[in-house]
This record gives sequence, C-alpha cells and structure tokens, in this order.
Amino acid sequence: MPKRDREATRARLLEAARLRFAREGYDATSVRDIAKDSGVDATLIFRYFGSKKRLFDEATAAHAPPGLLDGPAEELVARMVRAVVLHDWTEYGGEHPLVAMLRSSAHEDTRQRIREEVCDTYVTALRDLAGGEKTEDAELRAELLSAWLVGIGILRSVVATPELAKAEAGDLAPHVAAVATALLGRPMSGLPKDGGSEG
Amino acid sequence: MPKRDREATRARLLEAARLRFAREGYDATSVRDIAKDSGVDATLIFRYFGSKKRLFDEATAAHAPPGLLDGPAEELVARMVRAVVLHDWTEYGGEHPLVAMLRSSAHEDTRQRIREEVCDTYVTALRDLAGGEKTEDAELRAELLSAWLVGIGILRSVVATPELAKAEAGDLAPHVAAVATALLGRPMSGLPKDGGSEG
Amino acid sequence: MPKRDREATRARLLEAARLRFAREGYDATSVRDIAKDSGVDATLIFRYFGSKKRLFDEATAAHAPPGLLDGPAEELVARMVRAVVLHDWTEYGGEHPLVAMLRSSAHEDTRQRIREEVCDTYVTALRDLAGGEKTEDAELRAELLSAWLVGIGILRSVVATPELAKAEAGDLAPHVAAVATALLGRPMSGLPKDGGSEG
Amino acid sequence: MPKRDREATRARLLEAARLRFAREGYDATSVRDIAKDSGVDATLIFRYFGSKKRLFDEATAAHAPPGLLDGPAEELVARMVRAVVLHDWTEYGGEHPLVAMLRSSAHEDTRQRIREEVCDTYVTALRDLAGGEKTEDAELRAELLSAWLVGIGILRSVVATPELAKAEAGDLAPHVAAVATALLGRPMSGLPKDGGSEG
DNA sequence: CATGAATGAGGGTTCATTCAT
DNA sequence: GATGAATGAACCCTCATTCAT
Repeated sequence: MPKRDREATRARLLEAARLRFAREGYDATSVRDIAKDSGVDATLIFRYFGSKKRLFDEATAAHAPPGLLDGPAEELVARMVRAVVLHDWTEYGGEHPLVAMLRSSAHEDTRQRIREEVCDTYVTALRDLAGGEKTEDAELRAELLSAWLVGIGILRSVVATPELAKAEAGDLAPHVAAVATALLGRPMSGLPKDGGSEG
Repeated sequence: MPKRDREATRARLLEAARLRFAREGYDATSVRDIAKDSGVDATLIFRYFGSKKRLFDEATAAHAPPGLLDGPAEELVARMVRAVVLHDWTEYGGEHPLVAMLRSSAHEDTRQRIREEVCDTYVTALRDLAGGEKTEDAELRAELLSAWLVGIGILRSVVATPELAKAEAGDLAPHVAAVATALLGRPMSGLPKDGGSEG
Repeated sequence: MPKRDREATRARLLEAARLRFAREGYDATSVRDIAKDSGVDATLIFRYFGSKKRLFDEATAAHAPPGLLDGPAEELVARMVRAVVLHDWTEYGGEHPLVAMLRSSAHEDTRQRIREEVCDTYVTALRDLAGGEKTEDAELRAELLSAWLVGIGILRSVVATPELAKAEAGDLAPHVAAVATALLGRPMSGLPKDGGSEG
Repeated sequence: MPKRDREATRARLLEAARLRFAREGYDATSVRDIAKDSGVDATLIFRYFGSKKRLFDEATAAHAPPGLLDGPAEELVARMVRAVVLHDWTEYGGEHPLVAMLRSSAHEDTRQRIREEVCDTYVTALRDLAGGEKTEDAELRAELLSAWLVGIGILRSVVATPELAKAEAGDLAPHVAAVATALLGRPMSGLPKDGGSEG
C-alpha cells in the first residue's frame, strides 16, 4: 500500500464514505468519521472532493449492476430482483444504494438523485416491457413494479423482516414471476437455476 | 387555566416535532427548530420529554389508522392501500409515518421501531389472510405484500414518480386486487366506490 | 458584577471586540480571542450578535464625539482636531475609530463604512464652512482638510512619528488655525485655552 | 534557460504578492492565492522566501518613486503630491504603497516598516526644508505636512471621497502651494505644467 | 530541483443540554 | 414552575507549512 498516492487515497476516502453514508446517512456522518475510517487526514477530503456534499455525491453516484438491462426481456424482472437480493452491495453496507440513500432523503438533492435513478433505470425499462407509451397506464404499472422492488429492498435491510431478510433469489422466483406477469400483462420467467454472473 | 397549559404546551411541541422529524429527519431537525415552530421555549422540551431522542420517540409513536384491521377480510388490502394513498397524513408532512421515519433510519432505534410497526400491524394481518402459520411461506408472501405497500408509499412521496404521485385509490384498485389475490392465494376485492370512513 | 446578565455580557463582548478589532483588524481577530478577553463563552457571540461580521459592525459603529458639530463655527476645525488628538479613545485602543478601521479596510464593507462617516460627518460640515455648494471647489477643499485630519490621526497612532505622537492639542493650535484659514477662506480660531468638556 | 527560471519565478511571485497584499492586506491574502495568481506552485514560496511573512516583507519593500528627492527644493512638495496623485502604482493595486500597507497595519512589524519609510523619506526631507533641527518645531511641521500627504492618499483610494478620488495633480496645485508655504515658512511652488519625469 | 500529498492547528458556527434566577 | 443565559463538544472547512517522491 503505497503512501502519497493520490488515487489510492482518493479511493480509500470514497470507500469509507460510501460505507458511512450508506449506514448512517448524510447528517449523521462527519468528515472526521470518514477520515478516521480510511486512515486519511480529514483535510484531504476537501483537497480531493471540495466539500462533504461533493464527496457524498461522488460516493453515492448511481451504479446499476452491469448487465442489468442486457439479456432476454422476459428475464428483466428476475435480474432486477437479483440486483436487490443477490448482488454484493458490501461496498454500500450491504444494501442496495438506493435504499441506503433513503437515509439521506431529508435533503431534496438526494431525493432528486434517487428519483432520477429509479425513473431512468427501473421505471423506464419496465415501462417498455409493459407495452411502452401506447399502452394504457403502462407507466403506472411500471412504477408499481418498481415500488415493489424498492419495498423488498427496504424490508430486507432496513426493516429486516424475518423471511425477506434471509430470502435468496430462488425463494422469490415463483412470486416474482407471478406478480410481474400479472402487472406487465406478459409472461415473465422466474430466476435461472444459478446465480449467473452476479457476485 | 394553568393546569391545562402544560398539556397544551406538550401537545404543541409534539405536533411541531412530528412535522419536523417527518420532513427533515432526526439529524437535520434541531430542538430549536421545534421550539420555534411551536412558539415554546426550547428548555421545555427537556423538562417535558427529557431529551431530543425521547421527544422523537413519542412524536413518532406508531399510529395505524383507526379501523385498519376492522371490516371484511377481503377488503383488508384495499384498506391498507387507502392508508397509504388516501389517508390524511398532514400531521406527518403528508407521508405515511413509516415512510417518513425511513428518513431517520440511520439510527438502529428507529429501524427497530419501523420493524415493529411493519411486522405487528401489516405483516401479521396479511399473514393471517395468507393462511396463517400452517401454510407454507405465508409469512414470506405477507412480507412481500407489505413490501409493496411500503414501496408504493416511498415512490409516491419520497421519489415522487409521476403516476404514483398523482394516483388516487381508485387508480390502484384493479392492480391491487390482482396482485393481492395472486400473492395471498385468495380473492381480494378492489376498493369500494366511496372513500369509506377514511379522513 | 452580576452573572447571567444579558446586557452586561453583551457589553463585555462589545468592549473586548472594540479593542481587538481596533488593534488587530478584522481578519487577525478571532471570535475566540474576543471571548477569552471578555471572559465570556464564544457561543454567546452568535447568540447575541449573529455573526462575527455583525459583532464587528456593531462594535465599530460610528460615534463622533458628542458635540462635535455644535458650537461656534470658527471653532469647528479646532474641535475636530481635539477629537483626533485629545479625545479619550481608550475604548478603541487609543486611536480614533476611523483610523482603527483602516486596519480592516481590506473589506469593501468597511471601506463603505469609513466613507460614510468621513463624508457625512467631517466633509459635509467643513464644506458648509468653505462656502457650501455655491462656492467653487468647496467640496475639494473640505476633503483636503478632512484628509489632513485623517492623516494626523494615522501619523499619531499607526506610524507614531515622534512629534505628532506626543503632541497635545495646544501644540497644533497655531498650525491648525493657519492651514484651515487658508483652505477654507475664512478665519478659524485655534484651540481654546482649556480642553473643554473633552476627556 | 534553467538559470533564469528561478529569477523569473521569484519575480512573478513577488509581483502577485505585491498586488494581493496591497489590495487585500496580509491576513486576507493566502499563499495559495498568490501561487494561483502567479501560476506557480505554492511550495516555491517557502523555498524562495522561507515564509509568508518574509515574502510580504520583500514584496512591500519601500520604493520611493525615483527622483523624488532630486530637483529644485521649492518643488519638493509638488513632487510628493505627484507621487501620491499621479504616479503609476498599478503594481500596488493603484494606491501608494504606504496607503496599501495600512491595510496590514494590524501587525507591529508592518507599522514599523511604514514608520521608517514615512520618517526617512518624507519627514526628513520636509524637515530640512522647514529649517532643519535648528528651527523651532521644524519636525512637527514636517510631520504635519507628511500627515496631509498620507491623508490625501487615503481619502483618494481607501475612502474614495468624490473630489479627491478624481482629482489630478493640477487640481491640487494651488492648495498645495498655499498650505506648504504656510507650514514650512518658505515659498513652495505648485506643479509644473507637464508631468515632469514621473512614470 | 520541483511537484503535490500530507499535516495539525485553528477558523466561524451550531448543537443538545444544563443551571441560575 | 418557567425563562433564558451559559456551556463545551462538535461541526465543516481553510490555513501556513513540511516532507516524500
């Protein structure tokens, strides 16, 4: 681990920030906490990121799991569930980043960021499956399905209800397929046997 | 009326606290904010409640809408959706209290409080409908449906996706009925024509 | 000296601020310095004044010596010299407040404040003596005389040139009278025998 | 040309420092400001000058306009006024360096520097004109005249009173001659028709 | 020799909370 | 019992300066 390495230091700050901001939210996290966690002087946060706010923005920049939108259309919902249930979000404290960001949703900026990622990534893709704009209330049904995914993420990690907290992707497969098929008006498959390329 | 002043002051503090905590979250709310909002000296918060934390606990004490669990079983889900969509949560800044509390979920205490209300009120009632403990994965299916309700609440107010934000209970009725029926394995009705006894 | 006395505490803060700001200037003075000097907690600065800047503004609020503009017109210049030379400016570190404020003249706000007091109090009164607006270049001559007063104040305290630093009002009397008479185009008297009501 | 780079870099740092220190004062100027202005790494300030303080000292080293003390004695005061009013002090932000240094007069070192230049250059020369040490109060009268010059500089640039701010040397000529003659006890001329050898 | 990463002290300011009055 | 003055810790951030590379 080389000292005096700009990129390495930046990365360590980002890593610590990601974890703290996810677990404790923006307000409950101090720059000194992040500095201590990463073993880096707090001043460097301002040198490299300018402000606590900008560090937050960069640390929580949206990262949909790669490949989420690629692959067979009928498996899209299954891939989304896997993103919530299976994907390795250790970097974000074990939660889907969107769920973690809710903890900072007291600030309108954060709400805006959540809104953009939910709409651009999830709702948009699901709306296309639901028949696009030509179909009556495709948007609403896409939002309802997105709401379900978000809700599952919250009950799993924030609320930690007993069954969802320990559920694996396979446990949810039949229910997912049934509900998605009902909402989108077209057959959706469950989850493939293996976890695919997911971590 | 010196006797009732104490109660009136307490009530005003609680009211202001409820609104602030819901809108801005625990950390972003200062006791001085609450004092100013309610026109009361900040010291009284400590006299009456002991600490900011205890004021928060009391202000956000769970309040399921009255009558939520009463009435025909097949309309339970419809009543729950109405609790999220229709009920007048002005006191809590316009959001379902559970959704508002997510903003303060940086603290484990708050998570515990959310967990209890979600499980005790929503999951429990839905599990009974899904067949009780004797039925395979009734708990999981109840949690999945609860997750959906929570998710709808979040997308409506926090994320404010376009269609859900403006949806009324009637818009969601058919979808609700279809999904609930599928998940619970028994027919659930949509919403009655009128808003029922909801405020 | 009563504790927990709002006005007394405010006054002590103002006194300490006046001295520090005068001696060291705005930037070199920290709120903690002022707090330590006055034996008051630094937080109270913000409670009572809102910000360091507003404390500065209040501490350096212009105070022309009372009676400066009252009395025989031909003695006005003499009174002004006395204000610079004799008046007890201990509160401001021994200098005329305007001179002290030059130490903070890096900030445009302060320059504006100096400008207003110089123009409103000194230049205006002298311009009237020089013949008012109807006389050719009365304004210029009034400004030139004001410049002289300011310059005397600076050489006395900031630069501390040997003779001016120790000069008393009587030492300057003949020169003052001569120059003022020449500049204003009307006879100005020197200083009265005694120091009058000045401290 | 690696040999001259060092000198060129030093010169650029000095130039930027001169401007910043003059305009904003010592405390409000950061070494990073100077480094940025000159396009030079901030570390070089410490390599070349040792500290911010020593850079300040070097950047504000006294520079009486060349030729100030040469020429006919009866024109000395006129030349001094020209130094304040006409000389191109762009390097110092447009003000006479002594005036600019008042902005940093919170520090005794700076006051000492101002004192030396005022005494050695201005007061000394004027005292000789006033009759030298053998004449009663020649020193005082020399200081009074110096005070006037300093005061004019301040009202022109810091305070920016309307007439002095726009005055040119010619506007001040008659008043200068009259006052100087009165104070020094010997005839002083106004300004020559042209600007003379001034830059 | 020059770059820039690192440092530690201190800046103004706000916080929840306590204690006189 | 109610008011508000006082407190001290902590906040984000900037500073002049040093030390590896």
